[in-house]
Amino acid sequence: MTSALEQRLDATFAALADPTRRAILARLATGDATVNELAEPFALSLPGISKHLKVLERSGLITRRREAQFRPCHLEREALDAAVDWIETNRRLWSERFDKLDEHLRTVHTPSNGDHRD
Amino acid sequence: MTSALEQRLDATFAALADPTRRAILARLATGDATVNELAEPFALSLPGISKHLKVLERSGLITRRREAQFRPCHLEREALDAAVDWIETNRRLWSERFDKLDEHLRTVHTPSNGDHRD
DNA sequence: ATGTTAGTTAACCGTGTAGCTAATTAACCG
DNA sequence: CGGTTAATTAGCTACACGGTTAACTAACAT
Repeated sequence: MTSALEQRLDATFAALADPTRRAILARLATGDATVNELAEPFALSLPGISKHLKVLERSGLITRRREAQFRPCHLEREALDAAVDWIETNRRLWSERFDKLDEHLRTVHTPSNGDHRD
Repeated sequence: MTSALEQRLDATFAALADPTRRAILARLATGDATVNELAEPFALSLPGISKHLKVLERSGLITRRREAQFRPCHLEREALDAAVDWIETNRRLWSERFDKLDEHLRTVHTPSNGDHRD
């Protein structure tokens, strides 16, 4: 067992299971940022941030490139897909028995402007 | 901060970050099950399963009731909502940045049944 | 060449997880 | 009552995580 897909899910969910990392991702959603920029709002030591970034990088949720002295971090949206797939699949499985969730999800899922369908 | 909401997310994502626990949840989606029933397919000791169930219970993803000698496990779908909310919200945030195509699609306002993809 | 800035690696601590076996509680059944 | 079944707690090992400080590498600036 423990397929590559499973391991990817492990890493992704584990990466999301920390408030600092989720905040980093949210911040990164507004644009690439350097390690120091990321560290500033979190009252964490730089090595602490560095570790979190390594976890995020290993999970594939972010990538880093070299730019002079800086190591800008970049969000990788696709890494989230497997996690969403798993949740959606399972949610649907058991929401067949409790149908109202679906409606709620669609409300959450719907932008002000219309439907957003992949 | 580390609000209660954040902690709930921590626990939920952490609970999902293990293949055994995901398999347990998937199995539970087909109906309530006792600890022994859950343990059987996993080649894990009973105490091992018990620990996983405790993690799942603490995260709110399952509840357990007492029924004679048995402790049937029951899936709690609502516990997943916060996690889905977070992912969907953030995914939208950064897909707005990187997916010009996405914006275009939204403007087009797809005339579907309103159901999910696939 | 020296220093400054950006970031990582090393070493360590405490805690939580993941697993085991062995012992224990709880409920049913003779 | 004693025995069996269901499941947890206790006690152990091992490892990974989140955090620290201190030391290091890498690139730029004088």
